[in-house]
Amino acid sequence: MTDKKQQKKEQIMLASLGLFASKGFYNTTIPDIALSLKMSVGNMYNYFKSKDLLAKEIIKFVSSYFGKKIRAINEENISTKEKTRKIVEIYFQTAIVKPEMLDYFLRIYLSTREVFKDGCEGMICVNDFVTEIMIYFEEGVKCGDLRDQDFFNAFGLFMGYLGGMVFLQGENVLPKKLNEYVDDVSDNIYKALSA
Amino acid sequence: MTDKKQQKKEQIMLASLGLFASKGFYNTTIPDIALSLKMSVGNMYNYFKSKDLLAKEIIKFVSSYFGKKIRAINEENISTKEKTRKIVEIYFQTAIVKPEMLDYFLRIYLSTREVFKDGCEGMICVNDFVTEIMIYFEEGVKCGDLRDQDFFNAFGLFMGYLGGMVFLQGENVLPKKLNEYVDDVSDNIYKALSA
Amino acid sequence: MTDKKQQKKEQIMLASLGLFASKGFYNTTIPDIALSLKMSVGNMYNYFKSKDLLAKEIIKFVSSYFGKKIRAINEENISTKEKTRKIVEIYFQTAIVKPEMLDYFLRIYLSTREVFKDGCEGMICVNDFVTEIMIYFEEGVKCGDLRDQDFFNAFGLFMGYLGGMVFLQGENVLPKKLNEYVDDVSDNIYKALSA
Amino acid sequence: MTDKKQQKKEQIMLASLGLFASKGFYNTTIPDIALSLKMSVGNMYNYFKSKDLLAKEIIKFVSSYFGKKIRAINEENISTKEKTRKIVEIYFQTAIVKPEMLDYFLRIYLSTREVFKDGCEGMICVNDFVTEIMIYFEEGVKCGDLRDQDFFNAFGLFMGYLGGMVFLQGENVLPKKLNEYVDDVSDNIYKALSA
DNA sequence: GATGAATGAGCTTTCATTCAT
DNA sequence: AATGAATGAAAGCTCATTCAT
Repeated sequence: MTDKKQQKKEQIMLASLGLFASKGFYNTTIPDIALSLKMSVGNMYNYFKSKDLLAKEIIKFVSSYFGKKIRAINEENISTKEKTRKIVEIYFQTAIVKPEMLDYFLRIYLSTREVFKDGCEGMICVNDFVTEIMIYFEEGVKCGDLRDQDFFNAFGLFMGYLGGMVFLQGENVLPKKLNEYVDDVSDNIYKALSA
Repeated sequence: MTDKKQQKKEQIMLASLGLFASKGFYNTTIPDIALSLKMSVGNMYNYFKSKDLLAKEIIKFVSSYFGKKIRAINEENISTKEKTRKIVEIYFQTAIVKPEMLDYFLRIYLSTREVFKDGCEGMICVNDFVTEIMIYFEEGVKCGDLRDQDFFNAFGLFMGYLGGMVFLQGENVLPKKLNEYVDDVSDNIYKALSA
Repeated sequence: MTDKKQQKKEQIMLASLGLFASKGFYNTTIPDIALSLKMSVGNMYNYFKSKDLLAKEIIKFVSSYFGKKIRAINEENISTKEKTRKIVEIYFQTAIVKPEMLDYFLRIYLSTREVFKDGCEGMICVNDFVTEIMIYFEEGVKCGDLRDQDFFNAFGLFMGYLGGMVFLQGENVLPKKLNEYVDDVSDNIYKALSA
Repeated sequence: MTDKKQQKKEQIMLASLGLFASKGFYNTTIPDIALSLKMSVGNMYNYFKSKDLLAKEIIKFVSSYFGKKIRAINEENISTKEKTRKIVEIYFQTAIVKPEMLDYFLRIYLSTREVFKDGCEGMICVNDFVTEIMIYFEEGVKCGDLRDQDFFNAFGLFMGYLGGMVFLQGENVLPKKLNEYVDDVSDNIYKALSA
């Protein structure tokens, strides 16, 4: 594939990401996406063979985006406690400045099972992201900061909690701004996970 | 409304709940539901004026179901720690024996925003459930067991975590059975929330 | 048929007349009518075997209503010119105080051909009304006031004109109130028809 | 819009005009129209966003058709009396050779209020036609042939009368052929309107 | 690569009418 | 006579996808 084609694919993914996240997968039509990109419906299919495939490529893109952010944190020479805080920070930061990323993750990927069933089994489409959380966790355990427990238990706590907070923000029920919860949330997580 | 009609409404809700949860809101058609109940499509509309309204009544039903379960726990004369454990237990238990309840909550309600936007703003359709969690939390604070913090922070941790675990189970990535996590999960939650 | 039944039939016709006239034949449902009468849908069918039959009985009712009004004028001992004026007057008066009567005639009967095709051929459902206009015309001719021409030509002029004015009023394009046109309109008609 | 697309839109309008006029608006379905044109239902919607919009574009088309015919007469250098006769002639001629045009006007446009309410208020969708009749009338007044009266009064007489005659023909009650009425009808009109 | 007209299956919803009670 | 739940056919409209150009 040419560079140019790859570039256009990403343009399409970015536009679709925004539309899917804000209107939902089933309420976003291919013509909607094409229109927003000022390209023709038919041409869309030169880049993505189907709407489902497009959705799957987007979640990989989102996962990779978060994976990179967390890898950068993992590579810093700081305590696990500080890492925890930074992950929470980057998550909430994204919820504020790029809400479509988390909306896609939380509202499209996690719930439109029919679409991701074939091709994304066992979280392989969000592998980049999960892997980095796994590294964060295992290094925390190795250096004695975190208790050694079932990884997915820790993962469920960490990511479920963050997702829950972002969801509550989306429902407008949080009394404070999301970023003002960074300290409390990372404290709670660290309390639960630390050795 | 007659008792008989009310009973039929509940039959329809139960059948729809199962179908929505397993196939998704948009992939479940009114004919699907009617067929599963052996009733005519037209007659469905004598009970629910629209598919959206049906979905909204179902979430209230689910919320009320969980609300009752948790109220029973709240009314027991046990420590906050024990209550915490019991809530986790009932949640995971439901995920195992009535998975459609939690699937509906996690995959339909939490993510099909378009549908619940009008009429379920600010979590009012899940009020029964949220209220009981609030009671659990406030009583825990009052008796000195739990730290006094922003309720929604605690709620996000508790419910996000549980939702996360159920989601991971649904993805078949958990090495152990869900009910084997009850102790660890309630420990983690209690660690995070206790005074 | 009992008197009571006949009375109820008329109640139904009156209610339907109003609904058909204001919302149109196809936009008025049997449940709409039943609701407005606080009776059950099923019971409606004890009085009228079908919606079409109901519509046909109503036009006969309307025709008879106008027939009686015009007969009264025909029986008065006044000049043809005065009769002409009185017919225009009663027509416009009705358009103002019982608009549903004329709306039914002009918008339902004249245009919903499918419905009146079988059973109302050749204006037999509006016979009462047409007959009285015929009497008005023939007596006018006999006494030398009106020119002897094809009756339907005269009828088309008279009734087309009146219908046209009522329609224009319904479109809110008339600069004056409808009843202020009585003189001009009857003058125009008399000019055209007089010997 | 391309020329080709415009051409197809007109094909659709022509086919729909015929079907609406003969079967009525509500008894003509989009599948009916599509079938008559051998095109798919979905494709119809690439040309007209809704059935209502289609109906509105058709009435403008019909109005423009008549407008042009009458303009040609207005531009001729003949007496008002002759113009009157020619307008009657063209109207009856159309009723005979293109009955769908007048049926659409008289049976669909004039009576299906619900459909034309939004977007055709105050006769704006038949503006082309009304304007030419207005020109006919005002020039007739200016040159002293016609009496100066409320335009809509004259319009109601002229058009109501013609519509009435066409309606009577449609009911098969006229003893003579429609075109044999041209002289009598134009005489009657001229008698009523002349100075 | 690019266009957008065309397809056709499928959706939600409506409603005249029937019928068991 | 009266009720209203039940039927089922059909309507308007949508949309992922294809394909001739």
